[in-house]
Amino acid sequence: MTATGPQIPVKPAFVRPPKELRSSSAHLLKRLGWAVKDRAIAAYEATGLSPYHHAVLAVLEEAPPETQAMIADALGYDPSHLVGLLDELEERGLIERRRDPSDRRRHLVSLTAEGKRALGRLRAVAKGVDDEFFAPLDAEQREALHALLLVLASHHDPRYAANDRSERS
Amino acid sequence: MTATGPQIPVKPAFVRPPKELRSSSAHLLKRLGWAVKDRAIAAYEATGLSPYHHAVLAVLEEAPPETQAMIADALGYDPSHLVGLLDELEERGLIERRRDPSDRRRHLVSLTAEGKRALGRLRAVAKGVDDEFFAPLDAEQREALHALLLVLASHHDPRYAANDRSERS
DNA sequence: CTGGATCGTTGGTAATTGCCACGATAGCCT
DNA sequence: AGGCTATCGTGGCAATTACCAACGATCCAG
Repeated sequence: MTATGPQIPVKPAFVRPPKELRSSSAHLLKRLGWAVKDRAIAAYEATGLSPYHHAVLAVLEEAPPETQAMIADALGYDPSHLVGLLDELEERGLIERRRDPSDRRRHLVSLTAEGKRALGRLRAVAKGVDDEFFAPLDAEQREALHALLLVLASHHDPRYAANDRSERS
Repeated sequence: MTATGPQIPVKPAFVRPPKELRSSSAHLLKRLGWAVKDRAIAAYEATGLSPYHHAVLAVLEEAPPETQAMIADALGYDPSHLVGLLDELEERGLIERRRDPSDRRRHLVSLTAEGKRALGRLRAVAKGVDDEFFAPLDAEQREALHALLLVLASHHDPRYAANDRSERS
């Protein structure tokens, strides 16, 4: 440890982010959000899909076959963004797009059997990212963090509010 | 409140994000990071500066006059990104760039008196964003959240580690 | 003094994101 | 029945951002 001299930092080669930023929760949130997104993208890369694809598949599994606009709304994506995602998912045979017979403007999107399997694989990837990213926290801390984040998310976007009890992983 | 019917959701017009995402801390972190960044940018807009400028000024106040490479390193910015930021700050008279007499390749960047005043204003803006964004949490919860985020940030980037005790706002 | 490395700067490229317009279709109003 | 307006999916454009390569000026080693 280079024998910590009295108060000779040897040289200000520390190049640390300023204390002002380190003490700002907003800044930490920004940085961590970016970092976790980065990690996730890297982890998903091997599957040929992205977290966006995962989100779409998750919506489709949970909800009955929905229109594209509803999917986009649920995820906060731009409808035009969805088009590309659905194209890629359809190419890989993970979803199916067919016209709504009762409203021929709409597309009813549904999960295929292959899509369900892919969703399982993506879940495993997501879990891996979570486990790795939150490794420095123990189970209790993770739960505390999740609860706090959920409060903030609900405040910002009420759709994140848990309406029925016991809705944690 | 439309007289909450027994269990007739009237229609699945809920369009909520899937439970799978709501229960993922990684996803919440991503979303909140994006949201707080958005809010911050909007709040800073009135000052004519951005959070990037704020970060640069904060570095300059805390550290002795540094070179541009060190600033970029401390903040994790690309050096080429810094050029534009410093140009704008210099135009507004908030910083000064002068050649290092001992190494004429380098620029020594320093805060002007006007820059210190601007930093004060930016701090107020940042505090406003923090207060608003974390409003649903009480003081104790905010501190708990900050501690957890700091653990994660330190794990991900050791430069965020607090080396001396009691380094919270 | 000469060759290689460093610093700030410039420029280009690619990826991401949000926004707006278009064709097709449906629903309403008269 | 006809026409007006709204909605849905789609495509394209613009702005932001990060990343990389190259360049002139300058320093340092031999």
